[in-house]
Amino acid sequence: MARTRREAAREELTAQILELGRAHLAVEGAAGLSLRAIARDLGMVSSAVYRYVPSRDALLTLLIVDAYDALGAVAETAEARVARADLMGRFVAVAMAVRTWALEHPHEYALIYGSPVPGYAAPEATIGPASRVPTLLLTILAQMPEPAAGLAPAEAKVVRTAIAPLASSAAGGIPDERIARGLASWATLLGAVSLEVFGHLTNVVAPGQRTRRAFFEHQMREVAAGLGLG
Amino acid sequence: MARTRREAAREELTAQILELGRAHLAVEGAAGLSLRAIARDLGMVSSAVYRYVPSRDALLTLLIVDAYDALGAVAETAEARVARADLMGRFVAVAMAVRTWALEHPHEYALIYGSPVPGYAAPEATIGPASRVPTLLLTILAQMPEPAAGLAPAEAKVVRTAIAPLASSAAGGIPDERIARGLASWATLLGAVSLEVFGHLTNVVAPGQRTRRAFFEHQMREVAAGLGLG
DNA sequence: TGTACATCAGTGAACGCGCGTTCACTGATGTAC
DNA sequence: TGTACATCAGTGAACGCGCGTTCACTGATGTAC
Repeated sequence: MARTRREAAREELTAQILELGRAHLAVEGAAGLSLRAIARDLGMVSSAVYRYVPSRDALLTLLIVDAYDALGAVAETAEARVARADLMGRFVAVAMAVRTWALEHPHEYALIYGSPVPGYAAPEATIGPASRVPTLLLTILAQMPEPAAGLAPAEAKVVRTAIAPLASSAAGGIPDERIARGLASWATLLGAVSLEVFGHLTNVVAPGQRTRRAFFEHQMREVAAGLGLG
Repeated sequence: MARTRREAAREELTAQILELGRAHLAVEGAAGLSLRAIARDLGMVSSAVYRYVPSRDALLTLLIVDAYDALGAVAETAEARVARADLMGRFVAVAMAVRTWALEHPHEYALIYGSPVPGYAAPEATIGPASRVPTLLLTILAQMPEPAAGLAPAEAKVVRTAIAPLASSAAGGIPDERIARGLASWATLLGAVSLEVFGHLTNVVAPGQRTRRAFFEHQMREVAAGLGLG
């Protein structure tokens, strides 16, 4: 049963709406995302977009899922190109991919890792896509051979309690301390990317993509070394 | 020459406008900040606030400066309470103060370290207040006795080029490598706080302020140890 | 101390803008017989 | 294959909302003499 004309048109238009949504996001940010503006770009009357998207918030959710998926995809692709045994290389590849994507799509990055959109509660549909990059990093951590150094009992207890949710799901089998360090590395990665994307490196780190990229890579290597990778 | 009635009223009202601005920020975020809403709260007609604040963007700037200053103040106070020789304690005190303030003022935190407000360019007036916390951290770094481990020449060059702006101003005298590590620590600190404030720890780190606070403190101690403090 | 003038706070109306969402409608596309 | 009916896309008008900013105005507060 071939796709009917209507079905094809519907798919096409839904895709266009998403793309226009992304474009508006890139120019005005999440707060400026408007169904009416998208309708205008489409040459439609504003009410027509409601045939495709139930509400503005629903479109926002689609764009969020989309952003997580796009980021997840570039990270996975970059990571897959590195030899399996090169754990540090894999970590750095993920980090570089996240940074590059974020700089190329600052508003989409802001949408997922910046300030939450006020009045908007992320639905469950975002959980899966949101965990693609973290899952990648956990996979690398899981393949580390060396056991971690070991913490004082009091510290170990704090860590165990805190990371229980992770340990009981995605990160089963990885030593607690390593998970904790992995989380800190994730914080460093996102912190460094956010500082750069959100403009906090002015008068701090020299401008110029070459310099900044090399410096970020250096930092990520140090982070990976601190984790015990490579 | 005593303050005239007008001057007193003006000061009072300006303060009230700032406070109401903060309150609206806390409820609706930067995008929802509106001079009309503030005028309503004040029991005034909307045009009246223009006697006190030249525009919405100007108010936003005041609030940004205000947020940086509030954060800077709590960090400085916390840091000042720790013995001067306890470098790790001072670093951790700053980190804890930043986290606590951010959790108590999530929208103000988002305003300064979250997504940039679209269409708004931060004026120079924000530079000074924005550097209070980083300055504090640099002061701690400057007091470290041990020289850093030393990098391979290629890496050292990357670092030197990248951090030239910092090295030539605030951080004069601190070895390059230490500055670089300090920046990474700053990224970890802000990354960890952002993850928590922006809601990315759900299903990752157990909820509950006690647990999260202890875990954050543990992570910051590790970061400080990695820096060579304490 | 009192008066004349200047300054300034707050008013009310208006301009022009954009938004999300609903609803009854028309005409084209698809489907069952 | 053709017709009758059902589905769905897109229209146009409307509701009700909020926003930033300007402007001429009044009346109170401040100042110079």
